[in-house]
Amino acid sequence: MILPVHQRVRDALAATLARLYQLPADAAGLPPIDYPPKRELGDLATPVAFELARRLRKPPRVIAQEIASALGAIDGVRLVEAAPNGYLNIYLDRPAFVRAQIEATRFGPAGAAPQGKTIVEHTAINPNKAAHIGHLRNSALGDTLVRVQRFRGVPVEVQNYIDDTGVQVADVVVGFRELEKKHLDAIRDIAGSTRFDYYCWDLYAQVTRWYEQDSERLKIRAATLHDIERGGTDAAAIAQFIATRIVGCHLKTMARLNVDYDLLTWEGHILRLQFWATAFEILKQHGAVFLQTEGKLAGCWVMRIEAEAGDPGPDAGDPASEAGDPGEEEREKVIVRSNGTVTYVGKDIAYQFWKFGLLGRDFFYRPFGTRMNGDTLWTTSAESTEGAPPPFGGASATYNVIDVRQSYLQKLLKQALRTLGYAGQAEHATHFSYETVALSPATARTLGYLAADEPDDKRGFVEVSGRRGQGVKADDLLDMLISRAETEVARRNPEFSAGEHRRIAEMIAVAAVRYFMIKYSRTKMIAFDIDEALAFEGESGPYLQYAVVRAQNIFAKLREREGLDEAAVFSQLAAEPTGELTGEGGSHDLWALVLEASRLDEIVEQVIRTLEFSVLAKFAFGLAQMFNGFYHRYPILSEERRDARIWRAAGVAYFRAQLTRALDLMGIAVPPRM
RNA sequence: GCGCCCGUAGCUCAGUGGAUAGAGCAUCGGCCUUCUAAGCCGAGGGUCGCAGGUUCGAGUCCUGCCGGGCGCGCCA
Repeated sequence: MILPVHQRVRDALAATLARLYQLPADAAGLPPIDYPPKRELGDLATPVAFELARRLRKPPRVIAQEIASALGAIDGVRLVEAAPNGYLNIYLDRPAFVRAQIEATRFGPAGAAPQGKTIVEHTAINPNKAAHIGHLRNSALGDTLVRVQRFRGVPVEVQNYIDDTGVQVADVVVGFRELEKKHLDAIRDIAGSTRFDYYCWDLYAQVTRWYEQDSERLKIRAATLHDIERGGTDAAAIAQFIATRIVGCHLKTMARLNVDYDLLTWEGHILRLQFWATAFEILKQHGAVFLQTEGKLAGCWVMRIEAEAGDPGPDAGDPASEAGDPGEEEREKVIVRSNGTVTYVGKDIAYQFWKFGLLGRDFFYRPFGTRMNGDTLWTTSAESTEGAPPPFGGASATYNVIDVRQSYLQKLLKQALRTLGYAGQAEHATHFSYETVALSPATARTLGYLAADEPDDKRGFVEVSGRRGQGVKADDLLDMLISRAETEVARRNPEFSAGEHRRIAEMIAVAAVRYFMIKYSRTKMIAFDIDEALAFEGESGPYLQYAVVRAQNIFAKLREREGLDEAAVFSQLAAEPTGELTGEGGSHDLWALVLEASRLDEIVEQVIRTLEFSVLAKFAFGLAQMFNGFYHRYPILSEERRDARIWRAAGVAYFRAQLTRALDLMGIAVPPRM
């Protein structure tokens, strides 16, 4: 979604270059339009003259001048100027630009032509304990990806994968049966009378210690896991109960953060519906897996691992077996163990095939609950379909949101697709990876995971272990944020009810958490610091909300005093002189605010291209900063010149709309006051 | 050993090969009778890990080092 005026500039440039230098008249080959560092230098810029300097054997400055004088008029452009250093600086027709943007905002984003469904899988927390801040990073990134895609008009199906048959659930089953000697009914009572996800959090840690005391006890875990996989056993019934209840807890936690899903996919159903058996047949037919008969892996079905780090492409020849390369040992990944059970990778391959509609089988479905918007949350089922589920699966692109430690396995998924001849699907199977969340030394010390007298780790972070019951629970963090925000809201707005204080505090807390999880690059490990996360000042979610609230307040007062709303302000623009916008008084700050706010769509494109949401966060923050500066310097209510008032109000209204949209993409709502 | 990631201000981080390397926090100094001070303005603070190379131009690309993290299971 490139702004029309950008496209016109690029087209005109391409045509001019063709005329002057016999270059191809294709705008696609031009460098992207960028923005000069200071508004006095122009509104847009292009370094195209630099690129041509060598080819044309002329200094960039000369080329820029030639282009500038040959360009001619461009609709929406006031002036194109060659800077002394060789940049081409472009000055826009500001009133025309504002008219176009107001029009575009009214109709919302144009939207890309939908090319097929995209499946985003995120959250996927083991259903055996409470969600913690590490999971929050996953959900915040995943949900933002969903929102950004939908903003562009791409149909998205959101799936939350539930590993209900894994060791983690088995461990809690062992905890209840062996440590607490409890049967299903007693467990049910506990679930009904406690924070069940917190209860299991502690029990899980106890079980870990119990195993450590006597490694023989690990056999009980193995037997339990086997019982769960087989189904129809007491252990399986308990596991089913635990997983279902914990998933309910997770959904509640995520709903607090404005995160929800279309479908829950259960690993147990993948097993019981023979998805794996089907996938296994396909893999065998294509020779993607074979039965190893020698060596350590004898009796296992294995997949050969491509040696190349990069993509050798489909059928790029013999993998990894260069003759006479002594250090190179061929690697094989076990897919089916010698005891006949399938590994995690195998199950994931089956699931991935299904996502692309390549498996030839489908789940049954039934309603699981109600979504935030009132729609049905669906779950897979192994028995029968209830109700009328929409078609699930069969996507043309998938995003698996999983941390960077899963890179190797995610690569294997793509390899499996390629080996089977689905190169296109492999290309559109994206591992959305991100670094993990650890604790800052200070926070680890506060929580007692690092002794007070222990020196800071030189690495600068402390890794925590859910297995040991260490970590910051998501709900605890939210509760801390809410209570802190509540105090502040009550102090500032004593006339509001306690309920209103609470509602506003909740919105602020969500903003703080979600912004915090988004603002770092994906490739950066977060050393979670409790004080930093609780901050409402500076580069934080609440700062962004506050900027919008201030803009809202201006209009609240305008409405109250003069009956003027945003639509009325926009409609009055045409009748007013444009000096405030064009900088006749010597100030270009209003224009700078409008131009910056207009960049949202372009930022969204960049975010999708790079999957780097910190870009969206930084953009929103920078825009809020710019507005706050404007707010201080340019009064609206007390401004006496009518044209200045109207133009400033219009700029603020446009800013408010754009930042509100940007915040919505991050799952952050704006309170009426704060 | 092999692969991926990180190294930019005291701390935490931005910085699609391009204009004087920027924010937040912290420190210091200003600004509430005005549309909410969750704010604004200003100051100090930089060998962009090191060394080569490519380029008109390198924090950004390439190579090699140094330091740190993660991954490479018949775990998930």
